[in-house]
Amino acid sequence: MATIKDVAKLAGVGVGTASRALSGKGAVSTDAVAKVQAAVQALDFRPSNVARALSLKTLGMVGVYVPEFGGSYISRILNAIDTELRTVGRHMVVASGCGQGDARQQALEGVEFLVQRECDGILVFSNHLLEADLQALQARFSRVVLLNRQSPALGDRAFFADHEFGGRLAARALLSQGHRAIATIQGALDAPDNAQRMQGFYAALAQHDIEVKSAHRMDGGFTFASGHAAATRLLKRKDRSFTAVFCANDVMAMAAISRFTQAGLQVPQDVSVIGYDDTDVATYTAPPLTTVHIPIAQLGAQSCRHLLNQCYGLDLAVQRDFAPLVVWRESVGPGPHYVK
Amino acid sequence: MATIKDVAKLAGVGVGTASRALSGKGAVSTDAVAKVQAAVQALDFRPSNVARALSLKTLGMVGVYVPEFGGSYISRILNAIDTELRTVGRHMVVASGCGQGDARQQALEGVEFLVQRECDGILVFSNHLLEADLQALQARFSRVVLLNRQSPALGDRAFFADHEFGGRLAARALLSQGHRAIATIQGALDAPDNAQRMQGFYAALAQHDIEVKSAHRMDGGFTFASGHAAATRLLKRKDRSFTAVFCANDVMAMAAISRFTQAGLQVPQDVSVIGYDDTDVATYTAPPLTTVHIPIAQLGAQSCRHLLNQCYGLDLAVQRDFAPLVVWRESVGPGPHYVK
DNA sequence: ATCCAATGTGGAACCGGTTCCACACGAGCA
DNA sequence: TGCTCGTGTGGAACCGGTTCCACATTGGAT
Repeated sequence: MATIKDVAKLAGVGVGTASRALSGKGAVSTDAVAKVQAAVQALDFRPSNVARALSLKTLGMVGVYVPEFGGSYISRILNAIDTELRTVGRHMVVASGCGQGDARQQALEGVEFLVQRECDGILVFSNHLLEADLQALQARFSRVVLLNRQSPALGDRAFFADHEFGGRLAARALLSQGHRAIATIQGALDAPDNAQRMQGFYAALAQHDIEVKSAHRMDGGFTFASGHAAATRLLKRKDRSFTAVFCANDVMAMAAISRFTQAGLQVPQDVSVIGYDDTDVATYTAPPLTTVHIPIAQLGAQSCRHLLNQCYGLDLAVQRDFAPLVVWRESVGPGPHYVK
Repeated sequence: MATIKDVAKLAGVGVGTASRALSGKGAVSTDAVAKVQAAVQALDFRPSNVARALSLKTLGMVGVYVPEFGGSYISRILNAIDTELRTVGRHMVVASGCGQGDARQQALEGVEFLVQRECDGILVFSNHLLEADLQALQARFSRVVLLNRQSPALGDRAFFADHEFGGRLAARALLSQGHRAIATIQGALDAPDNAQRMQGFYAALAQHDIEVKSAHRMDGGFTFASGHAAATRLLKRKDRSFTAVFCANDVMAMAAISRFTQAGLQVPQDVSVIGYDDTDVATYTAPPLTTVHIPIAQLGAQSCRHLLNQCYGLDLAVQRDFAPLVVWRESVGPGPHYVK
């Protein structure tokens, strides 16, 4: 592999001149530039990033921690981040939570790994790191951005959607269609974003003096199986008076639709179902799922831009408003109190 | 940040000794090792792996190209690769097909990007690179491994499952349950693995003198929508005599089940459906999907191990047999010719 | 003619590791 | 006593870029 010295020699200039000609920084005569370019061509010269990195103290590389690859949520974020990075000539190294230990331990290890690899900045997606962990990380390595989660320690380095508002939107959607007797299937109890969306949902109902009976509040765990089980439990209740169900994510909503259909109920004629997240599966249900869209790709892109500004002194515009919105498909229909 | 010179100075030894003490390579007295370790502790020294990389001409980094993040197939591969790499202290940088241009162009660019970044080796997942592209790549950069695809140019650097056999298994599964009148919904026409599985499927049927009527062979495109449309076309045929359907992937199988159910047909009582891939969605259908499992995570892991051997002179055991197998769930039931 | 930028240039120093090389020292042996 | 080993050691050279610095060489202003 040719080095810049070879290029300089062939071009008949000094290495300094060759370097300046290549980077375009500093004054160089057009004549020298031409000679250097010719030499580059002739030698098929490709500058070594590693050498450059040593000199510049930056690898042009951003670390991303995700608990695992998989699911629309994470996939969309990664796609968005990769796109942002590549447009500014940077790249990402992804660490996922592999190895043993609980989710928190894996996240700690993954992030540590990224720090050791001398990433210029790190994007972290984890619900399992404690606030204290984030604080410690931040103290040791400042160029961190947290995805999909709030954190006092990180302040504006944390990017998140307004799930409370998302929950409200889901409630309003059902109310607007004339539903009053409503059931819920919530997600993982330890997930803050689950708590937020449920809180928003109940709050919006309360504004209309509507309450979800405790018998109609089911615990799920964000998985298909848990949603299916929760729907089964709902069906077993003597009191089956609900006309609509809010599920804390789309996979559980899909499970609920599937379970209801199996029980002979028609969606949305007999019961309406609204999901949350607007992931790929929302189009896989029959009928297609009405759901609350979270602009998660936007969130990934904007948080990445923020980090780029921090790491490389860029001045990219960063937007922080990730307003959820309802995507109307066919799983929610008019309820008993519907007025046109 | 402390450097190795600082460590050497504090420990009262030369940099050479400090380096040897740290790496454990070369002769060092136990006394020197102790002093160096103390200095490392005191200074919180972390060696720069950029500097190390410059010297050793390796970053300990493997590149992975995927067309995009998303889907169980790719997610599982990435999880497997990351796990393999991390256990040997290496890491991956992933490039996805972003930017403009067709799929082939994106793949070329993504791979080029990884080469430029001086990855020690590259794993490529792409159906859209031409054989000539692979040949050219291989000539310029030898440490490449191709995932999920055969290639004369790459020979044993290509890892793939036996989709022809997978197709046969699907056929045998339906035959064993007494189905004789069978329909198919195939995948993207330009995907070699689609061709292989269909070929295996038809070949196995032919062995039993069974043919799929051309009216019952539908083209899909691996997407839910295309599967749904294909199922609709099947239902519209005057000749609805088929009792089972083979779908070239799970998402289309899910769409077919959904469409059939909607039309009042019961799966598997009225029609059996078998999928392919055994992705996450296979458990999301009602009834759960019987499908051909492809050990794709295994494929990711083993191809990664092969690359590690090539790049770092390791001697990890590499397995090359990725035999598909049928996962029996509930979407395939006995057909008219079933004998116990 | 003289001075003073502005522009262009080559080479050395530097980034932070690894490794080669020359050399010191003691043990073992004739 | 001299010789050869083997072990341990410090320092220089090296990896391949970037950038600083000293030094031309210009043109225009005085």
